[in-house]
Amino acid sequence: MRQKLNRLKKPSEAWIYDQVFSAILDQRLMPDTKLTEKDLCDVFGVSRTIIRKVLLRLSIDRVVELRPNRGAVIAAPGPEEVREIFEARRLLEDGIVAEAAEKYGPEDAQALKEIALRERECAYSGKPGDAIRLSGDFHLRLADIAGNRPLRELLRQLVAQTSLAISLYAPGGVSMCDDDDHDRLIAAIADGNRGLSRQIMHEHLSECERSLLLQTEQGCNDLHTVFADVMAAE
Amino acid sequence: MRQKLNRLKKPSEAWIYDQVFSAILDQRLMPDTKLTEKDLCDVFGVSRTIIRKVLLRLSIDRVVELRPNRGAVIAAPGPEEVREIFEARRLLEDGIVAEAAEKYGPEDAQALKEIALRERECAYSGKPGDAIRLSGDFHLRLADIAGNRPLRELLRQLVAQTSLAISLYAPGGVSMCDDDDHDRLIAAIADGNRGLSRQIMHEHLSECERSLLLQTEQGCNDLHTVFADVMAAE
DNA sequence: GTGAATATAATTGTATACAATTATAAATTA
DNA sequence: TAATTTATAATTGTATACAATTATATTCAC
Repeated sequence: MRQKLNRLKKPSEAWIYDQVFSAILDQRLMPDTKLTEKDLCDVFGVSRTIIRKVLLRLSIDRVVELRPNRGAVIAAPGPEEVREIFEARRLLEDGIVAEAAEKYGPEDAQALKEIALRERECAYSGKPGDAIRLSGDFHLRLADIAGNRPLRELLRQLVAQTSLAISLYAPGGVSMCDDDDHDRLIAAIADGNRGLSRQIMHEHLSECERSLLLQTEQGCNDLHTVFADVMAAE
Repeated sequence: MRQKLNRLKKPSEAWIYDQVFSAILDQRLMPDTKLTEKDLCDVFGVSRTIIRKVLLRLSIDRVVELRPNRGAVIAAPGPEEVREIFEARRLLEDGIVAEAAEKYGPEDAQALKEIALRERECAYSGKPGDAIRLSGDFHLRLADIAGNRPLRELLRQLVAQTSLAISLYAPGGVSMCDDDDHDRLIAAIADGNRGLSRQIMHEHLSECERSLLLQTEQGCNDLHTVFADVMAAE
């Protein structure tokens, strides 16, 4: 609705990136969907040059897969890769939140509470895509507070991958992060309690991972894997 | 020498990336050097399309800085950012090496020793650029053993940034990582000793950081910073 | 001669044209 | 009809042309 005006101006690379990413989070773009360059050019009214830059950035964030000579598709990380992503996040964020607990100032608390509130609103008003995005913003804000910029950039990539994983594996598209976790995290950080902050963060990420349907082999299109147990029984 | 033949074939994007990166490690390209697209086109005999992809990848690895409308320059991370890079590496690699100590197999030891040996050879035969590259390969190989692919990709980016930092701040271009550290690391991992491996890795990275000339404000072109203490005395 | 304003050149950003590759449809043969 | 081959169309990869921007040189006033 607010984009009608943009019809005249040319949309920027960053804006197109966000639009595609949002479409993935909202499950309007499903995994393995092909992203034909020409179609995206027509949709957004820009040349292939711009679209290709967007696709390259999305592929760096592992949200789309770029197959040489065969175009781009929405990525479909398997259960094992999702587990690895969460393991990586635990490693990074245990450290980040501990640092954030030390460097945190009162003005940070306000911003964190604001994000957590909006996240809850979206979760309860049928906007799971926005809720996922805000959950990611919350974790990135913690990295901002911790103040290590290279580390923040790495986390940004992991958050993007996690967001895709959630929209893939979360049951019924429901927001999955328990909002109370975020509130309890804010309290622990405000207390400057490194150990408790770490513990909550670690458990929070593990809980998120557990809530995903990673046992079932959904999203696996490889027939060999699908029928592996059947054939083993023969 | 081996590239004379490639004069006819077109060099690939990945090869050009490596050539530019190597030039940086060998200090044939110094920080703040401008990378004019047309010049690179002439040098490598490809169109700007390819060069721009290479520059985009290098900028993602924070090895070159991409300034809108003003072209690309070799990045010049300041002392503070270098410290953050090392802090991030300690966080990631403490976890990686602990995992590697568990999953390691005999065939891995051979590969690690091979890399450590070649690294030492390069360090002592006046090839600091190659030594830096091999040191990075050593750490990435540990990530391979640990077996977390998303985490390995993040470390790859940090290793690239570290390599640039070393070539910038290492005294006299000397190889800086004490090779004994790598050997001791191999031994600890071979023993499956998680705690010791972590400890050696952590201390190793801290030692690397300390050996850099991060106190002096060399490489800082900001006049405000340069004359900050002088003006404060007035 | 110095500094501002302007003109010129060089460089980057975007769109498009063409080549190479892959996917799809039609035709041929068993 | 089913499978294989061939022809056609669609798509991606690369190079280049043009537009927009920035950098450099020149001119002019003081």
